[in-house]
Amino acid sequence: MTQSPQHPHDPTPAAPTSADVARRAGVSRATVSYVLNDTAGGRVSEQTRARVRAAADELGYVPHAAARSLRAGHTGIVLLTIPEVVFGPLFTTFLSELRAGLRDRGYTTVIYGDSHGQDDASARAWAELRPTAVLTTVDAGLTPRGVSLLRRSGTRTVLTLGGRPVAGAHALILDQREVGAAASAHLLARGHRAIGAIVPTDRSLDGFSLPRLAGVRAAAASAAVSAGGGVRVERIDLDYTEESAAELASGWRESGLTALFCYNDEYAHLLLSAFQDAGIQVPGEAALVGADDLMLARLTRPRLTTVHQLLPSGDMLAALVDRLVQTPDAPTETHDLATAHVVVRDSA
Amino acid sequence: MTQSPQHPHDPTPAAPTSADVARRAGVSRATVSYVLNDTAGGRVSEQTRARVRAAADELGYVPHAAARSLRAGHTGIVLLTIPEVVFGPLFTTFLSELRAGLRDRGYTTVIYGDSHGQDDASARAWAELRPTAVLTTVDAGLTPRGVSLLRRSGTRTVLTLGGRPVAGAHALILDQREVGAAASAHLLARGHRAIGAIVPTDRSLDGFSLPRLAGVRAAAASAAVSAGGGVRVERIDLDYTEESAAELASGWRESGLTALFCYNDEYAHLLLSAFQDAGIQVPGEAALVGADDLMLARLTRPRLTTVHQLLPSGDMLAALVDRLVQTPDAPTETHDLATAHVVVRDSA
DNA sequence: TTGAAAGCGATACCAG
DNA sequence: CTGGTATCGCTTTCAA
Repeated sequence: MTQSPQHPHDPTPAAPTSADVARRAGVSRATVSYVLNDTAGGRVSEQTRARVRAAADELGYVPHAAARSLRAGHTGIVLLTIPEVVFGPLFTTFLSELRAGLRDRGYTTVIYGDSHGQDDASARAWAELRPTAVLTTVDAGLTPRGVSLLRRSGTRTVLTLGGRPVAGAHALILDQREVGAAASAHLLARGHRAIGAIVPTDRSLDGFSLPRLAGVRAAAASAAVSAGGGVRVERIDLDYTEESAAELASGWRESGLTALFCYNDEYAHLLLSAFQDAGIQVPGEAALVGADDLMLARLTRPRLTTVHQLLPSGDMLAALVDRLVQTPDAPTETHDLATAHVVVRDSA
Repeated sequence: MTQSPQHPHDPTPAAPTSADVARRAGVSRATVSYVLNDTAGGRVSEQTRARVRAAADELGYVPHAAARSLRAGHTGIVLLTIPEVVFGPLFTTFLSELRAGLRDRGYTTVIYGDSHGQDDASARAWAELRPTAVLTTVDAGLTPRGVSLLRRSGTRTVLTLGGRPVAGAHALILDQREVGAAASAHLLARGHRAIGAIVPTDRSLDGFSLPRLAGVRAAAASAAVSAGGGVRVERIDLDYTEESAAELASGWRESGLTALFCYNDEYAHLLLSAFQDAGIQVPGEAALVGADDLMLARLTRPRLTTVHQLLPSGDMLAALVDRLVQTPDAPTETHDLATAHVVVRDSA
């Protein structure tokens, strides 16, 4: 499995070091360091500085980040864990912004897949990099022990985005249940009393899909109480294939359902096509609600009613990480980012 | 811009080091190293080994990757550069696979945004990490000087994917012109003689869109020769918004065009919707060809005719990187991956 | 104004 | 079987 890459007896043609630069410029390594880092105001004569810079240039000298951070005691690495598979356009954009924001603040982003086992093996692997901050996105595997392992190994701050909060780590809550709940509430308000809820069979989506399902159920349950019962929610597991969508459509009229929460806009599109092929009216016979408010939702006919959830801007998050790094021992913060609302269009 | 993150006087509560473990276990650091790395066969007694492991466990000891690679002379880092913005589902999936493949081979993937300026500043920044390999995707900014800078600083192999080949670097060519050419050839074969070619106004897509346009033109030109002239290709710049799509649709009948290469499936979807809203028959009055063969292309009605281009599997590419790292001085390889073909469906 | 030297953490040689 | 010790490349204090 995880092995070190073996190099067949390392004959790398030694990269130039600051010592080489020093030799070439006829100064000491200390001076090289001063010059190249603009440290210590006017301590070095302009002549010497020029000589050093020239030497560095000619040799193609580039400082060695690992050596530097070993000396400095911190790496400036922000370790970002992301799910192995998921990745919608929404998340992808967010990631790009975040990377840019962190880069502008002088951090190096390292992306890791999220935890595998439930032991703290991945936390250990992360800790080896001595990241300045760890930011997990939608990760189920991080434990309080993992957090404390990281903290003890020098990580200034651990921040979870979208998962369950973990003791010792700051948390940005992005409650997916609200997405399902909003959709459900909308459908209930329109009079639907038998609602299907799509759950992708792709298990890597569980982190999103199950909470969304739970939200649908919760909203239905509370409505059932106030409305005197009679609300049915049915979980429907679905492959992301035309075949399974067609199958669902063909059994629709017998199912007794009148509405469907489709997990997200892409699944909603899949189902919309299947329903239209089967001659089932949308929204007349089947009301469809998507989620994520992608461009896609505006391009289908009928346009998709969908649930919009505000993601924090990547830059804002980068700023937050930076702030938390500066105050590593502040009490853990928990921000609730959930603000799902329904965008009503034509499909429900 | 890029500054080092300042930590307000570093009082990090010292992470445990191998010396701490040694002290606690009553052995030397050397022994700790042997035990924890399973080095040196049966050189250490089972008792000692147990004591060392216990000590490491109790302290929550995690080795320091930077220190290790400083000593070892190589980092096992594969530096992956990706465009700041682009990111389709295709590319995203490919990236996940690649990361997984590299991880399984013992490498650490670090993702960087691609080069900004045309100087070699980004190459320098990359070199600071002393990556074992550098893999650029669709990057215009890498120069031969940048490559040699990397090589001199110890990078075993530099590989470009999808951009222009760069002297000194291996190249995986993914010629986007073939995509446009395939689409164009299909339309010409169907008798179209006036073809529009969409170019997104999003400049971050230029790396894809301009070559695709060039491909459309090239195929049209060579057809014009053999057919005795009379083929027109019109470049059409388009925002990814409903408004600009509607505008294009409303002027369609006056344009004299009969077919449209839409850049990719998402743009094709956008245009399909706009044409349908405007009452223009697809493919009757407007033949539409997408690209990338996304699931999306199968979900529209009519289904989208599209161009499929095989991406290398992420795992195959990981294997290639691994092989090239083992033989850093092999002559540069250039693999041509282009194999675009049209998937004929209903829109053209 | 510059240089010498200590030390960050881990590893691997060579003694013992 | 185990322990010194030199070393990787860089920064920074202290002396000169």
